[in-house]
Amino acid sequence: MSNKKKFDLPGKTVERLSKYRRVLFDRIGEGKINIYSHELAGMMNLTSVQVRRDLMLIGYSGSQSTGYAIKDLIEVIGSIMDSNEGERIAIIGMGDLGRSITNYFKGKREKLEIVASFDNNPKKIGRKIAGVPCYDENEMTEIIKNENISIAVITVPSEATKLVAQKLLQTGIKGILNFTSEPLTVPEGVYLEEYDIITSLEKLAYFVNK
Amino acid sequence: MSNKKKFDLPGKTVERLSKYRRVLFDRIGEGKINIYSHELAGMMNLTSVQVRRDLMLIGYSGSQSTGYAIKDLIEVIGSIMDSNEGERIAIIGMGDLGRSITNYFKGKREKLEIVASFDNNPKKIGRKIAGVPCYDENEMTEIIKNENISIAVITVPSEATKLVAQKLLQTGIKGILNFTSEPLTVPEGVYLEEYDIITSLEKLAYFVNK
DNA sequence: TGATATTGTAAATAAGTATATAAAATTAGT
DNA sequence: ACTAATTTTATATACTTATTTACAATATCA
Repeated sequence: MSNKKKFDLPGKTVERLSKYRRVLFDRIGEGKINIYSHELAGMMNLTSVQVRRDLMLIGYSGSQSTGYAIKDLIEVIGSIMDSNEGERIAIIGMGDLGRSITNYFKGKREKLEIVASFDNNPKKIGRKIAGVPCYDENEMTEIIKNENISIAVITVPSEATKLVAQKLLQTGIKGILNFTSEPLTVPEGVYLEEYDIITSLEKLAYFVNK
Repeated sequence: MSNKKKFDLPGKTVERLSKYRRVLFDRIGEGKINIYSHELAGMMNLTSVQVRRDLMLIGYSGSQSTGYAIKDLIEVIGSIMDSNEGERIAIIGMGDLGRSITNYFKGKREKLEIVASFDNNPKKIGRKIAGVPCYDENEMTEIIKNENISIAVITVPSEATKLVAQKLLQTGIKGILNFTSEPLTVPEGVYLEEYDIITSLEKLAYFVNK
């Protein structure tokens, strides 16, 4: 019943594996069977060494003549990235951003599913938005537990973040993706990822002006 | 007329400076004058050394007794992060995501302004969406030049990315923030930042299951 | 005056990427 | 059929970027 990963991969490698898999899938659509490291690299703005190194880390080998077997490689990446049962995801705050994420994500990954959303707007509660049922924020604790949700995406206004996060942590949530500008702190064992569009744009502006 | 930065800061430091500034601004709202490195660190889930090191890199000094002068520090960060004229930003693809980014960003930063958006949907073209004029995608080249836009945010469907990027690069755009799953390649001198929600969620799922 | 709290920074460690090179397979030339 | 050149994977080594640890210097307070 244990689901421990066989590999302890660097974060950046995990990110690239996620992208390799999708790029490779497109490639299959084009009828290709094999791919060389430099081809994959070219499609992703990387060096071929980077690609080979990543694949080395997951213990996948290619051939000097034909490169890597695409279908096979996709499966190997899947065996590392996907858990057996998959993860169930909730969107906290079904505004523009929550909706666009949900729509965008829908059906993209087999083992990851957005199964619930929460909001405090009575007009949204009880309806389905972007194909996902929207519940009252106050019911969060029980529903997350009952629905066996392990990952939450926070897309509420920044002021509400701290409170929402606190509630989430009480449910025993395992991963949080925070899209607000309010930095969060989570206890050991909970995995946190933060993305802030203002930071991204300011960083761009800084480097654009160097 | 040159606008070269005095400092060559690491990317991660730039990201944190962006966040420091906003956290500090909130802090002023609470009537505080000074702040210690460990306080700032605590608000951002960092160590105090990290904070002091960042401030050291920008040459800002505090006092052992009172810590850092908030207002002063905000200004120093501004002098490093903001260019004199500021940057003008365009959103390419005014769908849910483009709209939510625009709404969220509006008025948040003085020196960064979203001044135009582009779409191919006739219902959107010619209107203002989220307070920003929406133009025909075909007019992109001239408008970006005329409006003196230096940064573009790509929020079109993934299939359209490559073409849009190509057009953008022809305008001489200086920075691109790509939100699609389609990896981009840009020439030397153009600064590229990419964020992909699928990757983020897959990464979370991976680490949640370790 | 001695203990404590803080900044400032050097040095060590860790994470991530790129360079260098070996080994294997293929291709081209003779 | 043999050999040399080429292409590719695999991986060790070096380098670069980022974070943490260690500690010196200074100010404050009991």
